[in-house]
Amino acid sequence: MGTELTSDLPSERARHVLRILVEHYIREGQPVGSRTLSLTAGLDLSPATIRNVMADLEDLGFIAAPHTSAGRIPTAKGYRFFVDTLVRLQPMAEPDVVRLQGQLEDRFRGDAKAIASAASSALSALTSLAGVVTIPRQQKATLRHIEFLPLSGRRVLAILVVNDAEVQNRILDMDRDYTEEELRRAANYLNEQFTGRDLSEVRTRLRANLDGTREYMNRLMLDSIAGHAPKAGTESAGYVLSGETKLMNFQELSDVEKIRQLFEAFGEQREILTLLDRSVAAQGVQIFIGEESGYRILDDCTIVTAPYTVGDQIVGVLGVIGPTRMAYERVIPIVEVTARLLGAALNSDPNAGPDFGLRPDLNSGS
Amino acid sequence: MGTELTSDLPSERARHVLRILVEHYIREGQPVGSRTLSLTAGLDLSPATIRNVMADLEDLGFIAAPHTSAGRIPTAKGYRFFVDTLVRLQPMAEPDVVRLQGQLEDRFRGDAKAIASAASSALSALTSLAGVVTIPRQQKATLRHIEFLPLSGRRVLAILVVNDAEVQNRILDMDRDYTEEELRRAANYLNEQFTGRDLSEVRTRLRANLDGTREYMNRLMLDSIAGHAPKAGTESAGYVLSGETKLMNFQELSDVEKIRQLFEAFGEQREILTLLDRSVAAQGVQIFIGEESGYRILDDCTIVTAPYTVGDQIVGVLGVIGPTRMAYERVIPIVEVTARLLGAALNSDPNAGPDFGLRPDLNSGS
DNA sequence: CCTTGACACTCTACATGGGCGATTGCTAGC
DNA sequence: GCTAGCAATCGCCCATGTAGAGTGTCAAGG
Repeated sequence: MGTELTSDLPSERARHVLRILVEHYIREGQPVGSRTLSLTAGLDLSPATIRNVMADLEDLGFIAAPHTSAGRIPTAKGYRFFVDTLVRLQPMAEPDVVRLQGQLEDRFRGDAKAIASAASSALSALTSLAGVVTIPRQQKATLRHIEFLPLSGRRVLAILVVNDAEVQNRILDMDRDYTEEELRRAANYLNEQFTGRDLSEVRTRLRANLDGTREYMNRLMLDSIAGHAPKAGTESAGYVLSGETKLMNFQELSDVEKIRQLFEAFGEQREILTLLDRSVAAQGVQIFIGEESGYRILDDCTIVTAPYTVGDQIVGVLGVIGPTRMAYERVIPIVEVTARLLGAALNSDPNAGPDFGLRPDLNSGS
Repeated sequence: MGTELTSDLPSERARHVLRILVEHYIREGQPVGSRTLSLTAGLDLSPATIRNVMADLEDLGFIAAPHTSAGRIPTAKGYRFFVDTLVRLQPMAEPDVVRLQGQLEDRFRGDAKAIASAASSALSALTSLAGVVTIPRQQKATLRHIEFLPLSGRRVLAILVVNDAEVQNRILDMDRDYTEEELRRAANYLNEQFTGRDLSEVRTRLRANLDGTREYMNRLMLDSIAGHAPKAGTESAGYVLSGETKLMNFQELSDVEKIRQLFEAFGEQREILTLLDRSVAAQGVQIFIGEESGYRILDDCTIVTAPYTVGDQIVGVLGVIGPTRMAYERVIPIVEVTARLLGAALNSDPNAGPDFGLRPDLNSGS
């Protein structure tokens, strides 16, 4: 074994053994020994030879032994190499794809959260892992109607109807009091000028007018449609999680204390959310294995994510959380397809999504 | 031991022993033996005598031995007797009460769900158990402004502003198309006639008019303010749960499978909700111990609930879920006081008039 | 130079069995 | 009616033994 040992990469044969080992471990959940590999690898090698190969793989850090005489299990590095170069992806079964598509479109009439929930549940059901979907931020919002109401203390209530039937409202703190008449004029102006226009367009046009005579009104109107900027949606809530109890079925996570910490992390949301945000950057499926996430709590977990798009805009991220020992060859395609289908479902009808910033309310839709 | 055995109720001395035993078990979590009781009961009885008393208590079904020579632990019936007649409630510490009050009032500016969340978190923090609060249903809603927008396909979007700054909207499926003009007239009528009135009043008045000429309009207007009836709030969401991970800290529940089932029940919501609903009927604190809940999953759990009121209307239920072995003497007052304070916080509105009511979840999402 | 069979070694999991301690039930005696 | 004492019971702990699985290594063979 002189030749390979000098390299950082395992030999062809070692790669094959590693793949079989990882696959076997994912399937059985037990450390894999040389005898087993010798029998199942299809290489016609004796256990002793396999042991040599395994020793090499261990030196390279791809596998490790929990203790003497217990076979080997993949390390995070091993899983990483596996998903990067060894895994043989299993396309989703066609019926599953169709069903998934149906589920996402069925729910489509609901608000964004309902759709995200549906996707999350579907992910969880398909993978038997925890599904997680960030609530989509919509980038297209067409102004339908706007209304202002004066409140006490220099505050104004703005009510926007966008995308046909979606109502948003926000309370504006103003510099001075406005009369009902003033507010009505402002609303009329906006409704006349901008009904049917995209909010971003409204925003730019208003901003262009800012120097003109109607300055103070512009301020009011600008404020009323602000908060639709991309930043919103991150502050509160953020994602939908489902099927987290499924994680308890894995022995690796059957330690009560571990589960507790994991669930607490889910409740905290912070870590998970920044992790999901990280994968907005990348195109396509991204995978965080064990320590790679950088969060101690997730050391035994892998997160598989994919952003989903409307048009060519990324509007959210979805994925699953499970033990490092998950069925990558099935999970990766599922996450990939779900992201694509969710994007497609959101795309097919502009009526549905909510806008960012403001969340769907209790009475509509749901 | 002749006299007491004939009765269903334990003797005075036996009650005392039972109380000490339950208290001790709650504190230590270990089966309590006769020797321990002899030392701590303050009765100056020898272990042997205590044993006789314990035998009586066991015959009556108040305590049981997990196995020979392991001391006794309370049965559900034992706990029941304890909380009904033996427990010495410990009033909440004054600083805790003040802090709790502050927390509930701080959050008041938020929507109903935020308040419920605050109460739930507080309950969880104070008791180290899982806190649960049903989302208050609003019983008072003053109409501020209403607006109708025609949608495609005989649908109408109704936007209501109630209680000063709270926006609600619903989509109405109508029998025929309405013109913008018609809708404007309807809205004007409602705004003129009913601004400042309570929605329930609006409803009754409209209903009274139903036979008149404006019948079809009445139908539209009635529909628009429907859904504010007491039924709302039960369908979706329903309650806020926090601190459920705390339950994992109890040995009784440290079995992963049990915890999993429990968490799944939390997710399902059905059982918990009907259980909470059951306690709406009763005044004051209600306690479901172990099997009493009727749900197998909660066999090892106790639920302590109390309805909370605004005015004299019960608007929701709150409580805690924990192992049967919980510190009843502390938990009961906490639940009681929290219910009272939550009601008080909801009742006194710093923002507007005395009858301001609540704001359901609109702007702040989940 | 690689592969293989053989062998010794290590470690875990499981079962066995004895001793210890806690607690009970019973009975005789106060 | 209470108490002391005693035998019996049972769970828990620990030490020991055993079986099984897997490893590392080495020397022989292709």
